[in-house]
Amino acid sequence: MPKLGMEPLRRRALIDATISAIGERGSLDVTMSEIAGRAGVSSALAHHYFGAKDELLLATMRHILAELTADMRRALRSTSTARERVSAVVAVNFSDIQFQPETIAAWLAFYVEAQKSAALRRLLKVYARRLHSNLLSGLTGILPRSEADRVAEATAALIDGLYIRRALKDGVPNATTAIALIEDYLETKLSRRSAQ
Amino acid sequence: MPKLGMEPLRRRALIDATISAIGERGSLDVTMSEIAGRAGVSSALAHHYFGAKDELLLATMRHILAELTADMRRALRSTSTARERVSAVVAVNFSDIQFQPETIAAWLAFYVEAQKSAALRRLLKVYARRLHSNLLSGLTGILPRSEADRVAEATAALIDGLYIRRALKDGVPNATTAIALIEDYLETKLSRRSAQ
DNA sequence: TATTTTTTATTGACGGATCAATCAACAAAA
DNA sequence: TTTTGTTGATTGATCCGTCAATAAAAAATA
Repeated sequence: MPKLGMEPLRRRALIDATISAIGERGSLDVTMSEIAGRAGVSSALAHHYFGAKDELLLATMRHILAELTADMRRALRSTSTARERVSAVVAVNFSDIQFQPETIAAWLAFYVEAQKSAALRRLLKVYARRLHSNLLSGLTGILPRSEADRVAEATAALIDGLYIRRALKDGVPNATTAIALIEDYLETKLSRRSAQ
Repeated sequence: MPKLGMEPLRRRALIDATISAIGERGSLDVTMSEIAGRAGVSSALAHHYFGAKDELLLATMRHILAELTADMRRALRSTSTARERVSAVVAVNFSDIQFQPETIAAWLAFYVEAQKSAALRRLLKVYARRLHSNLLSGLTGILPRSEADRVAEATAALIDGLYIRRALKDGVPNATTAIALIEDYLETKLSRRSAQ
């Protein structure tokens, strides 16, 4: 009994199913049938709406990035100082929505896949550049350009590193600890400069 | 014309081939035929010596870890102060042998696979714990225990994060920059403490 | 020493399983 | 009657793992 206007609902359901499937298995090695089953439809329908599997995966990554970007914008809107902006960027990456096992596993899996897929690599590069510029926009208000650049690079690396460690359930366990670790780094970096 | 004593040579060749295959493809999605072909043998022989594919992958990871461990021991042997020990641990992770595209891609791929394979996860956990304790053994001579622990955690996360970024050919380009970034972090952390 | 037998090295071919992608067909709304 | 939604069945490709067969070295035996 086909109701009209199913397309956006199915697309969304399939993307959600993709994230949860990848999150559970911990890799992109999930079958179209598995994903479709989770979304409550046949694998043929998944192909109908997304074409090849690659495009479903790409759409999923796009969705994750879009959510992160939206969260970021929202968080940045309610800040006033440069220092606050830096903390906001860090905090968003470890918010309840982002720092979940499923999402992290998906991130990691996509990172690996990006070495194969040029399209995915381009997507991740856009994100990386945006993260960097977001961090920089806060840091340049406090540090000289060259040092701000290095601190932004280190912060981004710390975020990625803590994501990996989370995925392996080793080391840093929760988001609070992760944030504290990065804030500690930023504080020593920033307070030191302001004291000079 | 079968020469005797081939086993260790074939095993080594197959492991090397596995690393280069994974490194080139950027994921563990390499076929036994591909690996065997690179090693100059048939896929049947690879199965003959390693059994299932999982075990070849596991042996490969073990080999990479063993090399890293050996490098680490060698580097630590020629240090005398606690501070030098910390720098040595960092440097080894970015040495010419370790910080190569192939090895890094393999690392990343294994990280992801570890979410599926318990055996692989155990292996990586051993490495993570050893890295932590190596860092700690240097840091506890300079910082109070709790802070040393946090700095070790952050340093490990930085190493992982810089590895990821290297794999994506984004951000930090070379080993020297990566080391400088971590050393800069350590220096601010350590000099600040010693000044108090 | 000459021979048989065992061990080691190696592969081509194949079975069987998995899975992406297609397609014809059906059902209901417009 | 056209459009939209949906699926079961099927095809074709890929790939792991096995097995029987071959070849040569080493060991055992006559």
